[in-house]
Amino acid sequence: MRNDALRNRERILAAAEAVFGEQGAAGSTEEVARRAGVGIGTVFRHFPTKSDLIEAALIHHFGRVTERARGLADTDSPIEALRALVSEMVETGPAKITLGSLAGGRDQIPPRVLAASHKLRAAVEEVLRRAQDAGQVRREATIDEVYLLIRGLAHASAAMPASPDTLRRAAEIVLAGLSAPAAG
Amino acid sequence: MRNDALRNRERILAAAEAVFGEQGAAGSTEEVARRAGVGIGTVFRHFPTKSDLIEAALIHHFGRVTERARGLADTDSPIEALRALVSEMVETGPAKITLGSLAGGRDQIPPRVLAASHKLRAAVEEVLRRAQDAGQVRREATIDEVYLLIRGLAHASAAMPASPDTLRRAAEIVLAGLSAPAAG
Amino acid sequence: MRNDALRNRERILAAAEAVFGEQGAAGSTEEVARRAGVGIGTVFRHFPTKSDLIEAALIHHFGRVTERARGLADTDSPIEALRALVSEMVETGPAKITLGSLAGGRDQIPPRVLAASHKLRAAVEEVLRRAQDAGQVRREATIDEVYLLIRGLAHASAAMPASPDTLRRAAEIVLAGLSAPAAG
Amino acid sequence: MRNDALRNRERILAAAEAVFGEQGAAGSTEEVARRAGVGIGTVFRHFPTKSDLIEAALIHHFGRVTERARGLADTDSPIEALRALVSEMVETGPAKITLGSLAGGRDQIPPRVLAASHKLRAAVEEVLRRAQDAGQVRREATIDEVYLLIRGLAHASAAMPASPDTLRRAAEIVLAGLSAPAAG
DNA sequence: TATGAATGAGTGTTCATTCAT
DNA sequence: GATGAATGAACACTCATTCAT
Repeated sequence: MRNDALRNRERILAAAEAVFGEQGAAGSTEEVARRAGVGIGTVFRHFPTKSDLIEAALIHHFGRVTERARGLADTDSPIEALRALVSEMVETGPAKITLGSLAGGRDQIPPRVLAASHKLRAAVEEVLRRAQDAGQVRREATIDEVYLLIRGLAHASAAMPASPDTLRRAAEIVLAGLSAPAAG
Repeated sequence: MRNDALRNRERILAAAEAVFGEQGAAGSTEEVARRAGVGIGTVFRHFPTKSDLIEAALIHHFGRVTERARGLADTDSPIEALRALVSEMVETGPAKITLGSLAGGRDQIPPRVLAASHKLRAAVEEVLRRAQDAGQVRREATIDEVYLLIRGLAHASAAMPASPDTLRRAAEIVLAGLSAPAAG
Repeated sequence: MRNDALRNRERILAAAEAVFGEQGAAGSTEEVARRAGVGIGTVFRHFPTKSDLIEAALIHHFGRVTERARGLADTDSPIEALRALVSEMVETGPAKITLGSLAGGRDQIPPRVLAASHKLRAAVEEVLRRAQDAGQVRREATIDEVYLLIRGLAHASAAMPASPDTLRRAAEIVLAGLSAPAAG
Repeated sequence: MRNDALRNRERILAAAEAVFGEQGAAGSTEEVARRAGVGIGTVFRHFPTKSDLIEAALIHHFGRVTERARGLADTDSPIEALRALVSEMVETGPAKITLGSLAGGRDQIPPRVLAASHKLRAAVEEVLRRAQDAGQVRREATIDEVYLLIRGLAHASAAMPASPDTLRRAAEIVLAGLSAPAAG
């Protein structure tokens, strides 16, 4: 029975990621239950409030991307790793599952989501640092603005879809900006 | 009475920009009415549906930014104009008022909003073109990716506020990427 | 200026008769104003509440039909007069303007409407009495059931339109029932 | 729980029949919920829109009367069956639940309601045919005008209540008109 | 006197959350 | 544990009525 519960939990998380990815926080909990193939009661047994569900979906999503970032940290060419990371983070599935999904920013970002976001950021930072160590990215660049730029591209392409070509060129501008000596 | 009506219309638009800027399309029409200091009926008399209200707020917002962009097109140093434009568009007030506010993106973007967005884009393009003509931005860059990057920064910093310093540095990276020869 | 006011009053009444005739009491006061070509304020100046307006429209309508009934009382063949009266009352314009328009019967029928209805009923009674005097309608028939039958045909054909032929035949059944000796 | 749901469904239908019977389509859904003793959400779970609720109440009502009509078709004296049917249809509870309840009649009558109405009409027709076969109603009479007359009496007596005696006499006139040779 | 903008109570409908089965 | 029916607060929208112009 513990097995069934675990399987349900995962199906619900996957459904939540899909629903909130497509519709943002406006997606309904019943829709999540429907797609997960469980009753609405089951969703609320696993995640007591809708916020809990969104948080869990975010954390789940962040976790997966963090793993991917860690995997890329070991590549031979650090700048290629950075390029791949940016592309993937921007294109990755329901790109809208980001902090923006948390209906509006009026309430503070929940601590556990913040923690997951920080982990991802640290993983990206590692990739960035290696590229700097290899002399492929200038030293003044900090993870702050790099992470912001990546999140920005993901957000923007989710809100108003851009062609893959445009996305690639936007990413190249960022990478070029990172390699060049400071402009300001 | 036409005067009062006009004043009300503007107060409603300003309130809408604030509310939807903070909370996205999830903001309530009653909240808009409250902040505008009018009855709920007055809001609906001026904007028959909530969608109409959001559209009008978007168009209003785009219009203001478009004017600002046009004003910047005449500056002496085109690259400075571009830098200022990026900063302002990213920092400008409730940055969340963008196409992303339109609940989910699944439904088509309304024609009049699209038109306003296109106008803004054209104004930004003009600034970009002058910087290219002055040899301060490389010719291969197109408005597509530049506009995407700007929208992205605005979105991302709205979802999870970044310090002015981080924003400035992110903008510098973009500008550096635009001046340098192609990296890819 | 008194002339203008009078003309407005009549145009409003005519519009009310049309609107409530088509849509019942669910018709809106603004629609009446629009069709009358006056401002909404003018409607409320002449008729302080929507109920007042409906009442006035009903009374107006009843008055016209009453006059017609009185005109028919003098015909040579009283049974023909009765037949004509029934036809006209059933077919007459927006037949739905009847007591049924008064949203639901929960509240009592207003006195002035009742009075107008009684006048109409008396006029019909006169036509009926003459037909009885001429031996064309049996004496036991009273205005109660005759008036009810006429109102019924008007109502029914308004709620779910019937062909003129069906209406004519329904009326003939009533007339035949009135001429024959009692069946019960 | 299926049992409870079914019981609720029926209580809601009964309440709807009462409310819309008294107030027409102007009756409020909340009032229906109150009388049924359930929350407003429960009403909408069973009937997704107010129109659905009105339709269901109409169909329910028509169904009951249809059964009654079929039961009467087997009586020994067909003319008595017809007399009983007319009386009952006219007196039956909230007679205002008829096609007239559908706000205004301007929009089309929904197919399922039409079907239920047709079934009732067919059942009445059967009673009528038997009376004709027994020579108690003249052959030229068709269900069209008979059904119209019955609906009319129901409507009219709902709009402005008539005494049972008046109703009975009105029904007698109709029956007499049906037995007599054509008058026109 | 006429106008139509403003008002706000009321209504249909949705949806997160609870709880009996 | 799982289910889905029930709940009711919240929200978009309407419309009779008022009142400043």
